[in-house]
Amino acid sequence: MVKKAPGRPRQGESLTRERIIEASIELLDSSGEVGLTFRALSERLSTGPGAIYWHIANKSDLLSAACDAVVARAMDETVVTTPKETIRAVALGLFDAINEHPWVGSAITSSVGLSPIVRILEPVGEQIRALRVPEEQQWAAVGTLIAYILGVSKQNADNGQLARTRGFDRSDFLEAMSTAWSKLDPKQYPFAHSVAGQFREHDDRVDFISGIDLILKGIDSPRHRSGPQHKHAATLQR
Amino acid sequence: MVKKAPGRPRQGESLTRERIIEASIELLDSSGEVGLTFRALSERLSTGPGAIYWHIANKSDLLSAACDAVVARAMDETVVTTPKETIRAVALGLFDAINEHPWVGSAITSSVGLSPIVRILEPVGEQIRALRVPEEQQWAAVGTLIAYILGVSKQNADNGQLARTRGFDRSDFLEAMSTAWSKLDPKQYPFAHSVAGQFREHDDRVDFISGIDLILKGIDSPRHRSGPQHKHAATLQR
DNA sequence: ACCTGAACACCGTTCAAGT
DNA sequence: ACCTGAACACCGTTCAAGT
Repeated sequence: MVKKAPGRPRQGESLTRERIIEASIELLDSSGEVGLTFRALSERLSTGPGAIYWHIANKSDLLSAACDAVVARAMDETVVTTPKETIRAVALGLFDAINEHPWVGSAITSSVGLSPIVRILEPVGEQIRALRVPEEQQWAAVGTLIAYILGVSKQNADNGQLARTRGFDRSDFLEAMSTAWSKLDPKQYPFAHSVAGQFREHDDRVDFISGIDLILKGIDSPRHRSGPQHKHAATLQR
Repeated sequence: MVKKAPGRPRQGESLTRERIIEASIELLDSSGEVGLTFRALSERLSTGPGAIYWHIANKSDLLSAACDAVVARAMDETVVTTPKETIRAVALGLFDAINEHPWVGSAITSSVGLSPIVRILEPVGEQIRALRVPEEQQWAAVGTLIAYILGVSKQNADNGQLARTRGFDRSDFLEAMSTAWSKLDPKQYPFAHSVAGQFREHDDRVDFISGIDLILKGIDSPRHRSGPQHKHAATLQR
C-alpha cells in the first residue's frame, strides 16, 4: 500500500495555520484585543484550545502572525507611481489598515520576526533612493518617515478605539473633547480653551498627510541635505 | 467627645489613592504591564485586593492615574526658555519619561480624563502662540507636534521593551537587527540590505529631535503659513 | 468609612490520552 | 501527525462580613 503524503486531509477542512490566523483577524476586528481568546477561537474553529497549540506557539506568536498578514495585504495593495506619491500611498495604506484593524497598531512593534517592519522599510527605502537622497542620509529619512507613519497611525487608531469604547463615533468624540476643552478655565488652560474650535473641525487623515509632506519637504531641503548639524547639543544631553 | 474629621488616620500609614498609585508605578517600572496585578499590589501594600477597590474604580483607572502622575512630573521638570527650545525640552522630557516608563506609552491614549493630553497641549500651544503662528493654523501645528512626540516616543519605548524582553540591551538589539537585515537576500530586499550599517549606528534620541526640528522648520516656512494647499486630493480619497 | 479575604467567572498554557 | 479536553495556575472584580 502506498502511504499518502502527510497533511492535507480532506481539502481545507483541516486546521491550518492560515485558517487560525484568518479566524483570529475576524475575532480581533469584531471584538478587539480582549476578544481574542483561545477558547473563543477554538469554538469558532470547532476544535479544542489545545489543537491550536499544534500550529501556533503561543498568543504573542498568533498576534504577530495576524498583524503581519494585515500589513502584507496593505503593502500589496499600494500602487507605485512617482516616489513622493508612492510614499504617500504607503503611508495612507498603513494609516487606513491600522485604523480599520486597531489591534495591528500595538502588535506591529512587538512582532517577533522582522517581517512587518521590513515589509514597510523596503518600499519606502526604494523611493527614498529614487529621490536621490545621499546614501549616508537614507536611514535618517526612512527612519523618521516610518516612526512618524507608525506612531501617528497608532495614535489615530487608539483615539478611534477610545471613542468606540464609549459608544459614540468619531465626530461625537471630537465634539465631546472639544466642548470639554472649551469649558476649561481660560486662566489656567488658555491654549486648550482657544484651540477647542479648531480641534472640533480637524481631520486626522488630512493632518497625517500634511505631516508626511512636511517631512518630505524637509528631506528635500538643501540645509537638511548638507548633513547633521548638532545644533542643540545642550538640549540633547540627559 | 469631638469627632475627628474622617480620613487621615495615623499619618500616611493608611491606604490612600496616592500610595496605591505610587506602588503601581514601582510595580509597572520593575515588571511591566503584566506585573501590575491587584494581588501583587495588595501584597506590596500589605492589604487585601478588595481594599484597593475602595480607592480605585478598576484597573484601567489605576493605569490612567499612574500615567497621569508620570506625565505631570515630566512636564513640571521642563525648563521654559525660548519657544523652540521649550518645545524641544517638552518633547525630550516626554521621550525620556516614556523611555523610562514604557507602560506610559500605551496608557497615555486610553487615559480616560483629558488630563495627560491637556498637560502636554498647554505648554506646546503656548510656545506655538509665542512663535506667532496664525490662530487658524495653531491646531495643525500643535496636533502634528503632539502626534509626532507621542507616536515616536511610544515606538522607541516599545523597541527598548522588546530588546529587554529578549534579554539584551539596546545596542545588542541594534546589532542583532542590523546583521539580520544584512543577511537578507539583496535581490529581494535591496534597501534593508544596504541600510543595515546606518541602522546599526543610529541613535533614536538624536533622530527624534531631528524630526522635531524638521516639523518646526515646516511650521515656520512661508509656504506652510500660506494656508492648506489641498494638493493631493487624489491620494487622499479612500 | 474603610478594610478583609473568600468566591466567581474568567484567562493562557500544558499534557496525558486518543485517532 | 494531529486533535481532544480536562487540569493547572493564574487573572480582575465582587461582596458579605468585619472594625
